[in-house]
Amino acid sequence: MAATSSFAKSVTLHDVAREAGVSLITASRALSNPDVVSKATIERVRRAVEVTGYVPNLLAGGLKSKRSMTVAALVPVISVPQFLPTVQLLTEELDRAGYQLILGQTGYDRARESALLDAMVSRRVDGIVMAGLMNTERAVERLRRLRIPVVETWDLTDRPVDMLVGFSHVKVGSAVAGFFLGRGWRRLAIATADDQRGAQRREGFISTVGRDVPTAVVGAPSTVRSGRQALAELLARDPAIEAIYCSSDALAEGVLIEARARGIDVPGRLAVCGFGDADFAAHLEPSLTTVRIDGAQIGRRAAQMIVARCHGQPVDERIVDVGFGIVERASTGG
Amino acid sequence: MAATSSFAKSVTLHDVAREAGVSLITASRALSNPDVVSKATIERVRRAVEVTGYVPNLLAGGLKSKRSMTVAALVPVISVPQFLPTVQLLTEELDRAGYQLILGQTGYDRARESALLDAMVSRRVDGIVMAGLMNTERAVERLRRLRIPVVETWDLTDRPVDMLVGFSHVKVGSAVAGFFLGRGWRRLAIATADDQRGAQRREGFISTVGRDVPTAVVGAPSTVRSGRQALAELLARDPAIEAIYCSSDALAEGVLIEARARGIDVPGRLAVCGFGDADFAAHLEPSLTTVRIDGAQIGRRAAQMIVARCHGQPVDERIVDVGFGIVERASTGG
DNA sequence: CTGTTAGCGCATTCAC
DNA sequence: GTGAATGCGCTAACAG
Repeated sequence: MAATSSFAKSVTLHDVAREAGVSLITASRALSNPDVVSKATIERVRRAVEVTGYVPNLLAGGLKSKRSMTVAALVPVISVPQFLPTVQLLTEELDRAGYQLILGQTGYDRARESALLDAMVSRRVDGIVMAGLMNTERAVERLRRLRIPVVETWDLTDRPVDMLVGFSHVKVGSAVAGFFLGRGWRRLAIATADDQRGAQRREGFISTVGRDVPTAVVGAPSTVRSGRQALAELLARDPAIEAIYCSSDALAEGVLIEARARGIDVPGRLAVCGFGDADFAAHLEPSLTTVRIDGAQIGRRAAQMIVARCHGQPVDERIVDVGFGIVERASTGG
Repeated sequence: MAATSSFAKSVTLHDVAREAGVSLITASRALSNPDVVSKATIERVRRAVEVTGYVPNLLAGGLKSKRSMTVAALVPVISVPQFLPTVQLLTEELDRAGYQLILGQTGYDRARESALLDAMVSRRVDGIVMAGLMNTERAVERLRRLRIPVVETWDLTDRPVDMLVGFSHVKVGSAVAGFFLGRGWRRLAIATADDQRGAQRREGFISTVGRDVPTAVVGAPSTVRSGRQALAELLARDPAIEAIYCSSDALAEGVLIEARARGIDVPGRLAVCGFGDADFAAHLEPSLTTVRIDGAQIGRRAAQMIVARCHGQPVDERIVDVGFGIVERASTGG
């Protein structure tokens, strides 16, 4: 009775409808909007799908409905650990709503960011989530005109392209400086990667300290290796440094390791603070004081905002500041 | 003269063609196949694109041409550091060929893997790259029938679904066991995550040792924290353990930290070997002996195989074994 | 609850 | 080199 397709000619909804003895549109509704179809019909269509081995074509549906059910996520490179929980939750949360995530890597490069955004628009993504703020003015214009929902993340500004879930890096820098000063440390230093957000944290740090501080700048993304080098560099500049703020936990771990290798006691002689609260931070020796950001929360909120917009719901809170916290551990003494 | 569209009605190739005073198809060719169109026409079309703010619709093109210019990548969860270089290079290499990557997370769950594969097929991805082997027989059948290029990675088998770039985890386990035995260590132990590939390495390890060894099993993905616990557990079982093989570098770092906390000298009293050669491995104290896999290479090759297939080129080497190497460092003494 | 009529925006035939 | 017709597979409208 049923002809299991064995040929390349792919099975379409048309075939399903014929097999089920209903019209094309009824088959369509049975699958995507079952509430308006009778139980019996749904069952017959379901069976016809089984028999024919039908796989819906979302491209075709999207062409008509103008919804691709995809969302773009742009990160500098996927291997930056900071953004991982965000990407993870973003993907999970979107998946629950039937959306798939298209990943783009800008490589810290504006031209690539712009080109990627073009590619994503060409794919008619229903939304875009950026790690960081959007850098390309030209792209911003286009996205605004096309009314594509955009969520910028991991940063803060008064004038986001559209929506935003993040926090102030300047305030993070200020908070860490305040924390150090509160402990009575005066000879402060910074080890930071050469990216935009690290620079902002440095700014906040310095403005709270009230003067410039010795700074070791390493290439992004920062690593344990660059942390070791950074400490060496800072000590060469001022052997009496009392506290170092690092722009990532990996960098901070490098500083801890180099300190031990040099016989410098942490926190006895040197205090160290990281950024990110990586899973290993609590388990280093000494355990690492660091700045905690809820990256998973950022991903979840961003997904929810995009999905809400796609469902035509207004997003009341367009700018969400998730804040941050300083997690005090052994590396800043007690 | 030119009407810059300011309304929601999106600009189509039709509008571009009118603006340029050519037919629809000529405009299409000018953009996607310029070799067949005169220089002058190309220029006029190019200008019309500017004026109208046209953005091509890949969904529409894909519907007709049956090529979506997307490739799916399925990982357990994106935050598993091992797969990061693979995903990074995969994304980069695909992007160079005009393909975008759609990310899926199986969450170590077969049902989700199967559902995700369905979703990807619905999106008419032109290829699929799996981290690990495919677990779902049902999905395999379907993919074979649809002739979608599939590359399984980070593992090895005689009968891949389609193509494969990976290495033998059993051999890795064997090699590490052989390495330990060669140093004269006899009281061996394993700390491993409870995933499939870790289990295979354990198998290889044990078969080379010739008898079972104390094993601490931790949840996947493994962490520094679980490494500390694992060492505690293993020492409780046998305080005289001489060498431990860990299923990840994070786990190994946890072991190193716990060892130091307990005053156990590494490598003096205990040797430790990790897996993955994470960037921090070389910079720990003591530096970590580990198994190095070229994850970037895996991603690059996988992308090339998929793209070749999409271009209709035959892939001669369907199974690529990228091998592995043991990187000897201080944690296994000298 | 179900069906008919029209396209979505583009690329693949064919003609010229 | 360029153009006219046709349809990819599906869903939004409207009718019944």
